[in-house]
Amino acid sequence: MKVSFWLLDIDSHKPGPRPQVRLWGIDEGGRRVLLIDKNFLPRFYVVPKNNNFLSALMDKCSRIEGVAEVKPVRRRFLGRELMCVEVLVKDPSNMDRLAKKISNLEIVMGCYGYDVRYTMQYLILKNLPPCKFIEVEASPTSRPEGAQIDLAYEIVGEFKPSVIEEPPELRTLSFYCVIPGEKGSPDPKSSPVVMISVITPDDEIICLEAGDGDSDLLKDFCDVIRSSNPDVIFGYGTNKRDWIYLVERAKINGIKLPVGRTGLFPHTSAYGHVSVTGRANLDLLDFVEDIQEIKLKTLQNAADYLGVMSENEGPEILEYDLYDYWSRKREILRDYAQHNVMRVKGLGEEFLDFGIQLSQVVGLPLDHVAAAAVGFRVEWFLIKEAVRRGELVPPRKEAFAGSYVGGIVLKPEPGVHEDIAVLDFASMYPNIMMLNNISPDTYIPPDEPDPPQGCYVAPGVGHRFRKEPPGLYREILSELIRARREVKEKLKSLQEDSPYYRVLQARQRALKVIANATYGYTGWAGARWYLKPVAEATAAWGRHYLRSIITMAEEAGFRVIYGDTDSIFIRYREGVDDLLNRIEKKLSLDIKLEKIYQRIIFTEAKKKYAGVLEDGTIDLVGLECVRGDWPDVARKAQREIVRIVLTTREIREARQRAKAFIRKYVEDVRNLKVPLKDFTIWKEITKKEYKARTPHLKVTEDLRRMGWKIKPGDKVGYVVVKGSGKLYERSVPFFKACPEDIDIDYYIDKMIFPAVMRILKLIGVEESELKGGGLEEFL
DNA sequence: GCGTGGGGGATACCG
DNA sequence: ACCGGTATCCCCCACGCG
Repeated sequence: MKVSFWLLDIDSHKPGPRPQVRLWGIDEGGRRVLLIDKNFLPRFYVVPKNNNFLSALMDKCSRIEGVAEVKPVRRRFLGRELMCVEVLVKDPSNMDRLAKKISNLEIVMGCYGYDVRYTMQYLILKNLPPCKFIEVEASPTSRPEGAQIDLAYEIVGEFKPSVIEEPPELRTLSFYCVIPGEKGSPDPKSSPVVMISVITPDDEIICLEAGDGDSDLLKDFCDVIRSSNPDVIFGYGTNKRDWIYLVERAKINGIKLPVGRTGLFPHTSAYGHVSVTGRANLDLLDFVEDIQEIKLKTLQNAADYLGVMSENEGPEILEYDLYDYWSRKREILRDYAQHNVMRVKGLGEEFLDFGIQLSQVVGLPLDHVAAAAVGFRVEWFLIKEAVRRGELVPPRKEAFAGSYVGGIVLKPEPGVHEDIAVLDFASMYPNIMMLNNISPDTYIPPDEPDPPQGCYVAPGVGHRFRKEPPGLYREILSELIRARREVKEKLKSLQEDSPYYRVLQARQRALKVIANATYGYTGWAGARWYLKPVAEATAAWGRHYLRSIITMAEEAGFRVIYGDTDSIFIRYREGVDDLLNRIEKKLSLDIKLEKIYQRIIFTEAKKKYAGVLEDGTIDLVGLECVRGDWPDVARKAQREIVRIVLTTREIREARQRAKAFIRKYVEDVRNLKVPLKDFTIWKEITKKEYKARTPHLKVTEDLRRMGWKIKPGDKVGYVVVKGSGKLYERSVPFFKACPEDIDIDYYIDKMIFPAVMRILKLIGVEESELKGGGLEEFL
């Protein structure tokens, strides 16, 4: 019979001699289904050194223990057609070993595809898109014992895309764990999980609490999951923390944690994500990591930024105080956990559409794609598309990462400017790559002659790329851009509040993310398709095109005030449209009038400016006020100064207002009339070992002595207090600082003044003018 | 012994 | 665990001076 199902998760299983692939999904009737394929073997490809060795190679491979079958197949490698041997392997866990063994044979040039996971081989070779409906011929079979599904099938036929477009209704469960440590970070050996608040798929809020220990709590949590049988599990920070801790606690308690649809432990899988069989376990922190505007990635900040819930709603509890709340203020802690699980659910709803679209585009299962870094998302998209075109997948190898020259950044003309237009190339790097057919499979090494079809030569660096046939990057980038254009076209005909609009919006974002990251991918030394000349040539063309438009603008009588990589800033006047047209015609690259600043200010520094658009929107770029490693006292002051300078018509008046504001603000700071939080400086710990001594490292040492586990990736918050000696000797963890101890002079002289003066000196204000109004005037 | 200036480490930004 | 280009802070040490 035909079964249509929406593919949610995939795993493999080996109950007997033959491995099985299992597809977990939801059918068109909303039933949870499991489809088992017992007839797919993992495989890899062996390229002989010479075509004459093909049959000898087949013979050798077929005699190796563990090989099920060999056949000759035609493939391509970096654009070159070749014959190779497809080796089917009996046991997925033997792939690596067999490939190594065969690689060592005298007549073998190389092995390919052995480092692509069994389940991913299945998805790719069968052309299965995750998070979509698929149709397949299957026959009903008995449900595996304990499996939380309605129906099970054995796959007997081929797949084809389903006509069903509408996604099924997913049952989502959100959870939030409270894990206090009595002394510093909680240790699973001694500290139990004390609370788990859950929102079930039926929107019931449950707060589970530890009693004597957390044994019952963990069991209850599993019961909630099993009885509500969700498809998707939302959490925040769960891949690196909560699940790991829960598993540890379960082991210590000697109980099972049967949260998967087969009743298994959750386990850590690809990209450090935690996999829950048959469901999609999504850690929403993975999505929040990609939002640069959120500086401190707490659940509360993320929910606030995305409009899910204000950071002020519900109680605020520092991690450092959790144990105290659990011991003495449990009612508040309950409230806290409940608000947080609501935040988790809100974030989940915010990201689910995007996650689903990303999964469809990239081809990785939902839970994998969420946790995968940008480079891997690009890479899986490439792998899928390459295999579709008969290309072999290069193995990952350690490459020497020689550096190369990137984009051009112009020195800005410091000061206040009016009516400034920004012209920029639309998707410059992807377009450069398509236009010049830059790709690993079109690259012509220096020792090869020019091909008959001709080649494109990168300006300055001299790398050559075949004009024909189209390379992998040209093909996939044009496909991404074509698909995105189509989606954007469809969006125009839809109501903004329709659910389909949200889906398409998410889709176009997913397509854009992959296209924009492709250039960066080509320069990543760890990439399977890494080839330095590809990245180097792309950047070289970028510099060439930017120089071209600078020249054209200047020849048309425009002064270029600033420019960075793919943009130039010029005075907006008659003739801009004409300039745009001529650029487009000459370079065959899309260039756009991106925006017009009513007023814009540039400091002496590159990559830092602020401007106001006609509609009053203020753009803040690169300045201290957008940096998460500056304290809020300085960021807020600079932001307000920028606002005054940009929106006050008369500069003379702006000067007065700015001075008045700073005098008042500094006075407030001196009197501690600003939130104490605003003095905290947050910095990330980026590595294990350091050479330098700095405030944030000293504070990290303090925290570690107190029992807190600080790992690379964590942020530490510190405050500078009064006293003598180096700055790092006067820095303390933010929650340890008393208001009286704060070194206010440090904040004023070293943070607030420098930040605001960088703006104010542009309108002729001297630092000495700011100091009045307080003590001096009084004296 | 003390102030200074520049190099380098560290971080987070821009496109 | 995506690229190169850039600003900025702070620490540290060599250096010159007396």
